[in-house]
Amino acid sequence: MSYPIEIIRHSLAHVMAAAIKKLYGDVKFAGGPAIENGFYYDFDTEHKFTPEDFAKIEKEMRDLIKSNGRFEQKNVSLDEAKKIFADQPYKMEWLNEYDAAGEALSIYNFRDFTDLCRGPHVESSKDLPRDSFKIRTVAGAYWKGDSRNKMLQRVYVDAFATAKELEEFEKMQEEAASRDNRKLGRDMDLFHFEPEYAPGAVFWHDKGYKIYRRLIDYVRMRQERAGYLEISTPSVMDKSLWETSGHWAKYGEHNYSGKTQDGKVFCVKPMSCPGGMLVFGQGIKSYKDLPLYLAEFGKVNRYEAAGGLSGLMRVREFTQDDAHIFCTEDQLEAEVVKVLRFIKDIYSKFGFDKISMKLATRKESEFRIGSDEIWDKAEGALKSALEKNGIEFEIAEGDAAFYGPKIDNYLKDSMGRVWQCGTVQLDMNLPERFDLSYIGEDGEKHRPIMLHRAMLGSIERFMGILLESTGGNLPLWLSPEPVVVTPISEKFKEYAKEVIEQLRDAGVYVGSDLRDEKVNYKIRELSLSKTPIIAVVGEKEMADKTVTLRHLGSEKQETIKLDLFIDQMKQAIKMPE
RNA sequence: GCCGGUUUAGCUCAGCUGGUAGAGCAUCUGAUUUGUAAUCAGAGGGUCGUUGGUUCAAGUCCGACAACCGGCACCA
Repeated sequence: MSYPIEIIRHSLAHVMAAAIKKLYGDVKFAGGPAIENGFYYDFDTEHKFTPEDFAKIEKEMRDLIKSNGRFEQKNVSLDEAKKIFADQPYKMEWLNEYDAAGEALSIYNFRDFTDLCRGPHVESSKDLPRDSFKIRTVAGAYWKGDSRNKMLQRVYVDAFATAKELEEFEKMQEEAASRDNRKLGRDMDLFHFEPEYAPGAVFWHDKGYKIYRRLIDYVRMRQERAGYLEISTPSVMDKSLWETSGHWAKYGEHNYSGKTQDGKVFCVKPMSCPGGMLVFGQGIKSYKDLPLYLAEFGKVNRYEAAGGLSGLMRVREFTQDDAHIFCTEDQLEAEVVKVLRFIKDIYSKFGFDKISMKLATRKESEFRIGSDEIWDKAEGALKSALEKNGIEFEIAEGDAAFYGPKIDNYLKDSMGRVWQCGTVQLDMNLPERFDLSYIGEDGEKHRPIMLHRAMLGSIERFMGILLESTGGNLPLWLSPEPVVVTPISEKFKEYAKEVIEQLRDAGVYVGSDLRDEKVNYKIRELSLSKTPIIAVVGEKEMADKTVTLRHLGSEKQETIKLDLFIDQMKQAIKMPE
């Protein structure tokens, strides 16, 4: 009988636990769910699992599967369960929790392994595949995901219904790895890192920086058209500012700070908001000034934990396309609707049509600013704004910031990892701390409502995602070198230079490859470095004032008049509206 | 930060149980003057991540630190 893949994966997790129990004896079992592409199981044992163990474990699993062991479910009382799991501290913790929550306790036996588990499982291991799973890696993971707890060993396994699917998955992983932002950064000569001097900070090369600037230029153009005002605030400010904002207390160890010769402590800004607050605070604001949009492409520095850094995706220094929207309570919902629509539209220009949003709501247990009434209203406003935009979203309960609820937008990298990019956050904290006010219709002072908003989020991260999603095959308007001109031979160098000059005069970024190499060789190299259009010129072209084009990913050739080509390029590199 | 792995030429990687470094591509030089994914020949290039130690001798063994990769935690 055939089962859904989740049940197969979950059952295989039990098989692996049974295999590990058999092979390594004294093991404390934590838990092992099915996940995308497979499953994992967390173990606590003296034995340190290494890649050398994998084949052995896999073999034991196959033997167990072959033995046609049954998965037998039984409901047990709390006392029975406590007896069964007396030497399994993690299971004990679970069963006490389940019991406290009023849930029935269910156990599953498979061979010598008994697990506290709701199931469901396959009936017998004969229903499980023997050749379509593979242990991928072992990694540390904290018990219950809390870093104050003990770190367990998590064994990750890729598992599918058939060997063919596993093979396809592995092939896809390999293909995805070839689109890694770090690899593309090197192959396309976009950027590099200096681990010794600046771990987690990007050295942008000319081509990478062109893309970077284009991203900013595009957002800037769109923002200005939408009535945003762009400001710029200092990178280094006195520690007292961060005490006022509350960031020193909450994120002190993640700030870069240093003492000046006269003994003052300054911080490199980890975010742009406090600067924005100070700008809003200048002069007297009227309700007629609201909503007020203050945007800033702020370069921020955060001393992120070393283990969390990852290429362009997670860096210590990055630029946010930040903006702060000051409005009245009545305007709040409409402003959120507007921002979400804005983000949705911007993303569509990069080919991200399906955007994944999470509404992060308050955590009841934790300290937070603002009354329940305000939170109700704030969460309600964000939720209804999402609904009014027809955006699908999940609710991430308890994920709100202490100062307010937020909507986070996630994009996936080539390996399927999820990264937060755009965000809309309601902040009830900073206007208060900076004592911001505007004069209302009634002539009285009122506290403005403030929204933080980033669309791309971190330019670095967004570019990483963009590179991986396109495999480096960027749309022409973002390409640092949409066209490279190369002559057939030495004899046509002069004409090639002429073509380059004309393109450059027309405002088209253009590269040249004037090396005395065979065309085949240059085509290969330019293709590997993701040149969108290669313009080859030889005798014919020089005589006819034409260029012969080859587009990335296609073998077709097309010869067109140089004038026409220049016009076409001028159009093609225009930013989307 | 935590767990595991890795770190050898610009890049990708080889160097078995210790005897003082190798390949391909790239670079440079020369020849070739090329019509759409690698022309041929020659040459140069490495404090083997850093730092302690063991040893007559360390890329190789042991320790510390760092960075990178994969997870976990964190992510204003």
